Amino acid sequence: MAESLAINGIDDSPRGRLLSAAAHLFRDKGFDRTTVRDIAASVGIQSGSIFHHFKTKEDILYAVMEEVIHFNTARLRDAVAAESSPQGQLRALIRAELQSIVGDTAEAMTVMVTEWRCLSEEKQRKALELRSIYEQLWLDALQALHEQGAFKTDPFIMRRLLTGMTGWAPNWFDRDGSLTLDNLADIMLARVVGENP
Amino acid sequence: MAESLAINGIDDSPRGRLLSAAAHLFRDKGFDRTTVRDIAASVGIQSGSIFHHFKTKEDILYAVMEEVIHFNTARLRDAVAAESSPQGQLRALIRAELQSIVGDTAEAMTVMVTEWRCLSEEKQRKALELRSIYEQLWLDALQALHEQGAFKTDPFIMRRLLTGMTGWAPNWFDRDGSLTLDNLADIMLARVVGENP
DNA sequence: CTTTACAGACCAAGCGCTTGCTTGGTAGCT
DNA sequence: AGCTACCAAGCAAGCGCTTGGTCTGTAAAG
Repeated sequence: MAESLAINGIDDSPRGRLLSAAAHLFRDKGFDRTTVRDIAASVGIQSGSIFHHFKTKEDILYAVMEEVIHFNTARLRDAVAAESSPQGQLRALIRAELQSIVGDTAEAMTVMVTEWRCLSEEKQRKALELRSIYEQLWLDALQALHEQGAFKTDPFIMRRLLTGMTGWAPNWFDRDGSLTLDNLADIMLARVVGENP
Repeated sequence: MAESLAINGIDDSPRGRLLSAAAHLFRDKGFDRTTVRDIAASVGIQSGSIFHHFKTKEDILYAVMEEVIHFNTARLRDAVAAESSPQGQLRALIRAELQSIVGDTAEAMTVMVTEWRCLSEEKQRKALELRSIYEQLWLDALQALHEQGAFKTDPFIMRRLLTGMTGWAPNWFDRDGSLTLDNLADIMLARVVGENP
């Protein structure tokens, strides 16, 4: 019954606590190496009791991803809405994504990146559909910047490069180090618009 | 007994064929979802016979990584040696890493990135030690460019950003598409030195 | 105000299957 | 004779999930 912090955007119902615990374990050990007995133990119930809340183990993984996509799409939308210039919007997007991925929803976001293929093809399609709104927000901002002439590379490719940069961050970024999240966001922004911090 | 192409740098001894097949399966399904029976079947032997060549399943994974690290470290060294300017060296490094990661050792490289945590801590340490030469080649080139004033960001951070960009490429880059590998390398190079293709 | 009904949350036990790996032996090449 | 490469059979452990039942809180029925 190890305590595990709740993830932003997930409530603390029995189901929600199960999701937070599962996300934590999935990140640390991977989906396949995490047993339903592990998850159950970390919230202090019997393994069989899990199936009162979820039909299958895979459903738990999908639910984690669904929650985190919804929460972070909303965050991304707010980030864009608060800025008027395309460059300001892009900076806000990078900040928001970094916040998601190394901050308050880190476990669930990392799980989404690394355990994607553990979903059945059908669930992958469903999750991809949810993701599409999220990705469109990026593409809109990048397209606008591109049309301004801020960079010449194809916006789709640029998004891929950014995805790689932010997605790798959990493997090295230290939240307690001297490099702040906003510093890093500005460094990444400069990779797009060509300024040079 | 599905045919699977050999990976560059791995010979075609029984052991080598096992390694290539394993790398292929590990990439497609992940280490945990690949059974020793899968690997055996793909080279046409019985599952038990695998353990004549490797002590454990984990040893197969480690051997895949070991081979690919050695092969690609040599390739990186050659790439650097063939160029004199720091910027030329960095371009060569990016090309070589992309070649590794989406080209002739793609399976094994992808496996190294995505299945890293399936290694025991001891084997992780050993593999990390092998990697250190590889990483030093990057840092030397980036350091030289940094001292030339080609970019202001900390070289260590810049390497992390590049690792993310190249490491994500297998998830979207299409070897048969109109964007060539060299095009992509130049685009990534521009993220560092601030030119703008 | 009590009784009955019922649903949500959980337990104790365990089933059936898959897994990594072992064992004892054989065929062929040198 | 001995080594490399393999087979056939199967074991022990661990896995996801099922089953039948208990407890507790809520709320309508008498």
